[in-house]
Amino acid sequence: MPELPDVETRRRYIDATALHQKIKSAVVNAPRMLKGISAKDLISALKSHAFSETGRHGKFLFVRFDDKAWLVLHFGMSGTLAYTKDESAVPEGARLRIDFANGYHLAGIWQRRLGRIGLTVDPATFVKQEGLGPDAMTPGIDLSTFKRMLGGRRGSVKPALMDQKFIAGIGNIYSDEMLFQAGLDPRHAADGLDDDQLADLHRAMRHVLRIAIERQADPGRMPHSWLLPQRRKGGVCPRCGTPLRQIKVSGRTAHLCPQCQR
DNA sequence: ACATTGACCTGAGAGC
DNA sequence: TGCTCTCAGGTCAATG
Repeated sequence: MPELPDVETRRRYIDATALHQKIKSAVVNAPRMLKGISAKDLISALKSHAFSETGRHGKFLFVRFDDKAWLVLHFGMSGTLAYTKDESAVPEGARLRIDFANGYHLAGIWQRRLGRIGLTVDPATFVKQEGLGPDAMTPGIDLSTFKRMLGGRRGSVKPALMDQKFIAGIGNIYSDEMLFQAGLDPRHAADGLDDDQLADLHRAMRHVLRIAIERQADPGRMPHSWLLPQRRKGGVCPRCGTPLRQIKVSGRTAHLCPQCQR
């Protein structure tokens, strides 16, 4: 579930595992996932360095290994990481494997190959190049900024939240959760929200991300009062018990309570 | 500028 | 059981 909370959890995972370990070698087994660099160049760039620092912007994870060199990872729909002691424990589907001098391995696992591996000189440069909006967790997106940003947008509120060039980090699942907690229909016009609705949505955005990160983005650990655990066939609104509805909003499946979300 | 669709990949689950 | 179909948390390009 690689939205912002998932990627943040992976970032902390690297901090707790592979950070400061000397890189001995690496293997890349997904040429199509590489952007702007060959496997050969990536491997020789990493070799004999160590990860010194991690960063994140939206759904992108950055791992520094040199003065002006950061590894960039995007997890697509199902990508994840695993730090293992034995090479035999590296899961099937590892497209990137970094071998450390301590004998451990960090695997980037993209079963479906939907994701991205690259390099950048620093995260800020990358964010600018990609045209990403501010990270959804930055304190800079205060209520008045949020209002101003949404006010200028055509279209529905859900796709606006999910637009990475608008705000970076929110995907299909958590946008549904935010809209549920704010009591808003995902099809509501983005620029037609009143002040109360904007304040509710802003609060829900921050709250959902904060709690989801606290719970390590584990779907099994989300509060029962949330939509997320009910986001399945036969799910009901945790507030009023009404069966949830499933609709398409700008091509994506949205789950909502027809009673609580207007 | 927006929505829609299909493509990219693979696995899981539903339905027959 | 095994086959086929549809769909899935993300992005991107093409089309209307």
